[in-house]
Amino acid sequence: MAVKIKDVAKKAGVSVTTVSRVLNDGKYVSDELKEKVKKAIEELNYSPSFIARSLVLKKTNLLAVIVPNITASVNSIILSKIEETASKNNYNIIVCNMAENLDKQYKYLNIFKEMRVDGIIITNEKIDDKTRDFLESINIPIVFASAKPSNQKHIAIVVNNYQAAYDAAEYLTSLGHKRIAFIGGDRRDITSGQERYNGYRNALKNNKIPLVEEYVEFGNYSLQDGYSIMNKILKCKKLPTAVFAASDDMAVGAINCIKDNGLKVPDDISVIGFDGTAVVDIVRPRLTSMEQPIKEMGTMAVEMLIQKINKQQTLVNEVIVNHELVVRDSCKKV
Amino acid sequence: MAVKIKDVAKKAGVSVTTVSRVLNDGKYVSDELKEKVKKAIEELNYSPSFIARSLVLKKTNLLAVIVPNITASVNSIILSKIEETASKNNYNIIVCNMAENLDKQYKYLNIFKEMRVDGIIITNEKIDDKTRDFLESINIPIVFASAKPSNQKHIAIVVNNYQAAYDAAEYLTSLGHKRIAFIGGDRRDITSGQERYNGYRNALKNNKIPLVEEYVEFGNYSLQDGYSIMNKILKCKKLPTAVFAASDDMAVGAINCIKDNGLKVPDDISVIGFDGTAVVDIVRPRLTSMEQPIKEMGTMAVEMLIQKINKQQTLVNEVIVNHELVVRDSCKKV
DNA sequence: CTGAAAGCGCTTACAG
DNA sequence: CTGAAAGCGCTTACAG
Repeated sequence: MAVKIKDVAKKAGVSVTTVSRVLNDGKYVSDELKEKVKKAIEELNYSPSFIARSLVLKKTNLLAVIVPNITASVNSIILSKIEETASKNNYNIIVCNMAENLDKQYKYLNIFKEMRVDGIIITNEKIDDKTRDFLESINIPIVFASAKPSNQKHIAIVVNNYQAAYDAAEYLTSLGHKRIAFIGGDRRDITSGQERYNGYRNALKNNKIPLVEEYVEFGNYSLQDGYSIMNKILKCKKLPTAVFAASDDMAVGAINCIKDNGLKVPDDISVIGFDGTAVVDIVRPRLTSMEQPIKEMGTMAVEMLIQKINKQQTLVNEVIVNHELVVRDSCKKV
Repeated sequence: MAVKIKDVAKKAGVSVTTVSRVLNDGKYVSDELKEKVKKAIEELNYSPSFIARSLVLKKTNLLAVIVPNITASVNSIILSKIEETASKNNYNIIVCNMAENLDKQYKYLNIFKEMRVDGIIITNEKIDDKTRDFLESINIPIVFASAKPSNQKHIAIVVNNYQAAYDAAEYLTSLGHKRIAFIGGDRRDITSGQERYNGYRNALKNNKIPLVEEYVEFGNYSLQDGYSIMNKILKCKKLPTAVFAASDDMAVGAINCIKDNGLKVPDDISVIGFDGTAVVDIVRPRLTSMEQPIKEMGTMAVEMLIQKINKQQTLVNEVIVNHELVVRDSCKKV
């Protein structure tokens, strides 16, 4: 790592300026010098320092990403698309797996600021007050993907979670279900927690189906929570005929629990999930799910972030992408 | 982002040197000045530039990670542990999802070098010649986790893949199976491709079971490949009574395929997987698997990398961690 | 087309 | 305990 631009300048018999020029645009350099410089670079195995460059240019080409939990399928999918799109656009990504830890998220945001990252993507929507203040004051471009905390000014790319949940619940009622349980997400999450619940509740209401308190429980989107919540619901004296889970993982947990209790899906209980992750085709029966365009959201998040970095088109504040009911084998008429 | 150390020095009425001191160790500064500086920092909402600091210190506190495919469970688990351990040790991570693309991996390695990352962790073992040369010449500490390419000098943390596969196959023979199919990984992968196959083959040989060519096929560790390969195997005139898949994902794909063809696991065909990822408890029947200590490998990789960065203990060249057969419900006696 | 010099925002001997 | 100055490795007006 010892070789620097000065060394190649010396070796090539030119100035540092000239080396810098061939390293970058290559303009205003004669072919002769260009050759000499290239040869010197080659021989010295020279690799320019990104960080010295960043210091001068005030641009790091770094995008930071905060995900609530990398090991959850929906996050790893969105992350892989973020990385892919960033890479195509010559950006590198730094990852924070906040692991549901709000302090860690706050700490990372401060680090991102110190690192002078060019932009930040957040797929988590749980934020505490100090984080909210921080997000308010920071002047690094930020976009939320598949998340939208309340009271903040940054761009968010989301499905209409209320409507999507409404449509999912309505689908169950259209199959004749009257006893519909709900396995919800984290109530601290505005869109994936609260709005999905509200959609469920209003669909029931508009279909004149009473809300049964025992049928509603909230979890952290994980398979494990889906399982244990389903287990609790199966203890009700009168079993539901359908379950709407606010994530595919929880839906699969519910299915497994139902099976393990000797009941059948969808014969005894229908199950519908939310997200559209890979598990939908993994479980048997295949999971009917209210799907978000996860990959597209990842791609869009990066593209919009880069636009914002480049100061184009800052008018957009929220993008609503389409949700889609994909019917598979886990729901049937009652 | 406009405020810099000079601004807080001016505001506090001290020298830049003093500000730098309170920012770092805080030694050799009177309490009085310390207070003034802290106040100025607070009022200016000053955040020191990591990159200017890195330039001086020749240390970026950045660790780069290359994974073959983030969305594969085994990789997201190891990545989450890498992130967790790095974060605890005050390092940040940059991620490259190589997506099975060797050129992308090479390109990223060059970027990592330009970024002067302090260390690199690679969980992929497919490397081409130019990458091998690059890895040979680079003087950034590198450790391979759950991967070990041939002919390279860097630390690798792996299970004994040969022995683990041998033990898995032997387990099937101990249950009385004579017709054992093998769904292998990528043959370009030394340990997870070739060694697992060799373990399978030799276990059969030592148990006097003939190798049936139709029973052996290789894939990319994904559920989809497991499914399609199993589908091919089910076309054999004489069906196997057991299948050993070189990843849990492929095993689950195989199970689904078997089910979709009207057969039962383990009654008709036993299935054993490899890795020990979350899916083992998700599928029904639960998957018996030859497990690697995935999380521990992620943690160790970071710890050993940091040791190497700090120049301690460079003697270790390879660490073999224990594999473990975890019996669940997907295999039975024949 | 070419290069000397200033500057990016820090840290750290060195001198006091 | 305190600060002036050099230096980290680049880029870019500016002058020629």
